Amino acid sequence: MLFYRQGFETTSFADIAAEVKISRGNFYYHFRSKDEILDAVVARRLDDTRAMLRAWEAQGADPVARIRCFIEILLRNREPIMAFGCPVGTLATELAKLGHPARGEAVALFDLFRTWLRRQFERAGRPADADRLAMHLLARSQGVASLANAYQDEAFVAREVAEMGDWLETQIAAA
Amino acid sequence: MLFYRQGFETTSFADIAAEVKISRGNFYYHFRSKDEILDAVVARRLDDTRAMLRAWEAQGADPVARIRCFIEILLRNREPIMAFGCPVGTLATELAKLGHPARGEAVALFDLFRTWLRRQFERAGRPADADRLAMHLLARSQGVASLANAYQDEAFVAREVAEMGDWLETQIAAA
DNA sequence: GTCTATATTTTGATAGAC
DNA sequence: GTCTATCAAAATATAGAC
Repeated sequence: MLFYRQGFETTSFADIAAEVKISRGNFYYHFRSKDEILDAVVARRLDDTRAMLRAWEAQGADPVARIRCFIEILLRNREPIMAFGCPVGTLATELAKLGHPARGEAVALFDLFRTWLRRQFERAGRPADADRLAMHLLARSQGVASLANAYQDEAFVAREVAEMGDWLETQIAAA
Repeated sequence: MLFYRQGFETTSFADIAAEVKISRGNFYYHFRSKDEILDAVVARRLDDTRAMLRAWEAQGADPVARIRCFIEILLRNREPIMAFGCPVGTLATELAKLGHPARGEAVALFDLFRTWLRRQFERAGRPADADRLAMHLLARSQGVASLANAYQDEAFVAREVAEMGDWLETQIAAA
């Protein structure tokens, strides 16, 4: 999506119209304003993310393997991440700087991962500090995405993903 | 600085003029274009950062204590970070999305910290993987800044800073 | 539903008076 | 050096034909 590649504020109706191949004016038949398009895009992403988390949930019963699914998004999506950063994190920071009302929706996107991860850690035998571990993992992912974008370094991403896997093992072994 | 609070592209000449209290037109006596202002801002930040790293260097001879200075920026600057994110990281990602020519300068800002941290790890007895450790620490900081901005959670920042301190100790003990 | 034409505002940038 | 006035382009948004 264009908002991901260019950022929300920088993406104009002309850009969107060129991509979707309808005229600028026609846009207002479907949406009342540009902000409403943003709302729709974020709502869509919320749905897609919920579906993805459900799919990871359906893959198996092992919470540790599920957490590994999360860690490995960094590898699976490394090309777009190196080019444009993390779609969740970059949107949240942009909307925060804009003071945009939809900022909360972007944070809700983070919350989806946070609560999902927390539940996995609870099941993996760390109920007392599940949220702490979830936030730690989220932060690590954000940091890797940020530097991957800055340095375009694929080896760095692979290395950090491996280290997060090691960290996960020691955390669960401590349970 | 306004570019930090609002982002570069979103900050208009009108915004800058209001802040600096000179007229829009007068700006072109000092700079040829908006991009030239960005260049000046980044160059200034590069200088300031170099000065800060030199100051940390002058504080003492212990490389571990110096690295701790870096980790603790997250605490010292927690208010602006919770409000606007990390000034280095958010600028780098914005310029990457814009495909802006000054993108390299923003990464040079990262490099300042990276090479400085690398040198400290080398002196602390980890010459073989000093760059790996420097990048890891940079990534951790970026991640904490990103989530601090999203959740405005001061306790989270303090907790992660403490964990980074623990990590640092185990790394140096392993030397 | 989709288009063209247009209104309005704002942007980065220029010209010229003082 | 700083200002006002202004330009041209691009932005969001609206009106109305088809």
